[in-house]
Amino acid sequence: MSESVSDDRRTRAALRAAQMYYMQDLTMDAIARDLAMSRSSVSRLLGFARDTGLVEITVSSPLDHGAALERKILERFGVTAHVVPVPQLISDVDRLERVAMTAARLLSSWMDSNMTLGVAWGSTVSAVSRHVVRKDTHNSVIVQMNGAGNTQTTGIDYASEIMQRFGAAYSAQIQQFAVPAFFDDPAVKVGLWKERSVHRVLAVQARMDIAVFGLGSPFAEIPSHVYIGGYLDAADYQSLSADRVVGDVATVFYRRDGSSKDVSLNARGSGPDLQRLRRVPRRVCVVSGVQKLASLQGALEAGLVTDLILDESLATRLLDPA
Amino acid sequence: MSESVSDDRRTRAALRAAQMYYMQDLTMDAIARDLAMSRSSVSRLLGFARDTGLVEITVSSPLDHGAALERKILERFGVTAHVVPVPQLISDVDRLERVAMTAARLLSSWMDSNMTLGVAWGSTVSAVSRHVVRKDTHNSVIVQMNGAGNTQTTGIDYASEIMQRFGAAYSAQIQQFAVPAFFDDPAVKVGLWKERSVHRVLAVQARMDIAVFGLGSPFAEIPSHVYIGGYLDAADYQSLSADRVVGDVATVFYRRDGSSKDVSLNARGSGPDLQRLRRVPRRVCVVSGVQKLASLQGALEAGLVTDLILDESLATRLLDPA
DNA sequence: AAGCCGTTTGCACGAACGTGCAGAATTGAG
DNA sequence: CTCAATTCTGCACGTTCGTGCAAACGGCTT
Repeated sequence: MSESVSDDRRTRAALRAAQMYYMQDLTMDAIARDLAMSRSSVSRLLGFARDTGLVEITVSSPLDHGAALERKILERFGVTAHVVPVPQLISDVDRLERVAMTAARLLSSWMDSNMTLGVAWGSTVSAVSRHVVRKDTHNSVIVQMNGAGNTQTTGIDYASEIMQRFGAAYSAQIQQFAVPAFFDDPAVKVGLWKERSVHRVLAVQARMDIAVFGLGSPFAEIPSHVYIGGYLDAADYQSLSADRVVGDVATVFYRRDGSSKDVSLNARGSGPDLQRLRRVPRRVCVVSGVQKLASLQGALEAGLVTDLILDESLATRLLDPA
Repeated sequence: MSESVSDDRRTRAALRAAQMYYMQDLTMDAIARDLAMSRSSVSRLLGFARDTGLVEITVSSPLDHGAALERKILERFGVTAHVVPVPQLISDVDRLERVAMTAARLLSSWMDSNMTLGVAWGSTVSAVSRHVVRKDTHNSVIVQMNGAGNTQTTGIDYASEIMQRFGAAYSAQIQQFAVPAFFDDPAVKVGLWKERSVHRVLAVQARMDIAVFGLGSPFAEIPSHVYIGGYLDAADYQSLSADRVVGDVATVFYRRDGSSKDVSLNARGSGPDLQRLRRVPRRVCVVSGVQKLASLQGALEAGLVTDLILDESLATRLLDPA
């Protein structure tokens, strides 16, 4: 109670400060005098206002020429692209970080009350989760798309942390999926899938309005989280190679042509059937780095994506792979 | 042509800069390196992005529909209020300036393509016009609500300047109303009102989607523009006083109880009949300073307002006139 | 009352930012 | 092409802003 009261005071002050700063162009100094506090407190207050979503900053293209790249991608692949401007020379981590930051902001603009958001887990989505901007919604749900257990650790903490962040940002209920990422024995999966607890999660997944995921890229120079966390062994890799897999979405693998039929590992993975995934109205793919080109091409071919957030150089290569 | 091309380059650069600055939290320095220009140019570019509406900053209150004051005003008067926070001790000009700045931003958020915006003229609306933020719309029209001619000057330049600013900000067509503010002889008005040129303007006025106006306050300490520009003489003032007038909207006068019947000066004014004004879907009243309290009360009583933008101290007094 | 611990505040300092000014670049007319 | 008028650019300076740190505060327990 005292929490919520002082929280309310804080919010009121932040609102007032934000109005003065962003609508009246006053300096923090002037605002500080008005609110009878130090300028530094105002600075912090405005920071608070920004990341609680009290202040919303939108950058909108004057529609007619929403960057040439984005228009071309829409024409060629039928997905709405958001090309993140980055310098050509940039470290992989920085690029990912910047793409993730953009993705986080866009996601918050799409998310709303009464929605169910499905999240995959992995380095990309984790990065996104670190930058989500708060937005108050009611009655919304965050649901985990694939299991996170592996042979060494439960992996739950990692995936759970991601979910928590989304849940907190949207004040949403979170729905974990407490199963292994991959089963050793397909039969065990089949058995488990008959359980009521699993059914409940699958039912929530079926109601997803938005799904966010990165792309795995098993044979790229820098392997994704799935490939280093002890989830797969050498035999598994051979199997993927033999099946001509180029990537995965939430631990479901596909080939360059978008097909995923008879990829043996999929019988043991916990991710959503691609057919089911394609029924989600908005499917947001966040991807950065040219290493993921093949994986991205496969995902597009498979029709897994409706909204694509990617860095500039990858976008260029996608349009002209030369 | 070369203009629009270089304008396009500028816009592209601004868009890129804005994305980097507002969505990726980069410093202007970093952006300057990326765009190969000086940091100061980036600063200017971002300024450009902001006031061309490329970047939109919204401050919204998730607190059960805003500050207590605004909620109370809605309950009591049935209008949506936007209370502008200002210190108690502030000069009248500063207060007006800040209220106007807020009004300008809100107005731009409401204005859209294919809309007709009616503007009154006067110190308040003029202040608003100086702060309008650009927003690209198509096929919209700005129409002058009342004449601006007086006995000494045409007054056209003043009113026209205001219209120009709105027109430029929304790339809208502007429709002037080239008649005197007040006629000496009501019969001349009646005659002129039969003219086709006047009919055309009245027809546009009838299509207004939004009307913006300040409030006149003939008997307050600091008289409005109408009362100092040589529009009215001593006899007119006496007539207003005798009719118990407390204020005006676009040179149409009303009493404290909202009535305007038999106010003799109205037969000679060029403003829109209040009955007509009330048919405009969104009627935005911008007002600052406690001197205008009576005028505001009358306007509310008359049902002239749907959206009210006012300063904090006036709002307080409105709710508790003690 | 005393003592502890988590939070908030103001200060101080370095980083980031806006803007007047003067020179460079671009435009338009002759 | 030349030259003047206009716009754009980078520099330099003063202002404004973010954040680490230590002191002050507020809520709890003992």
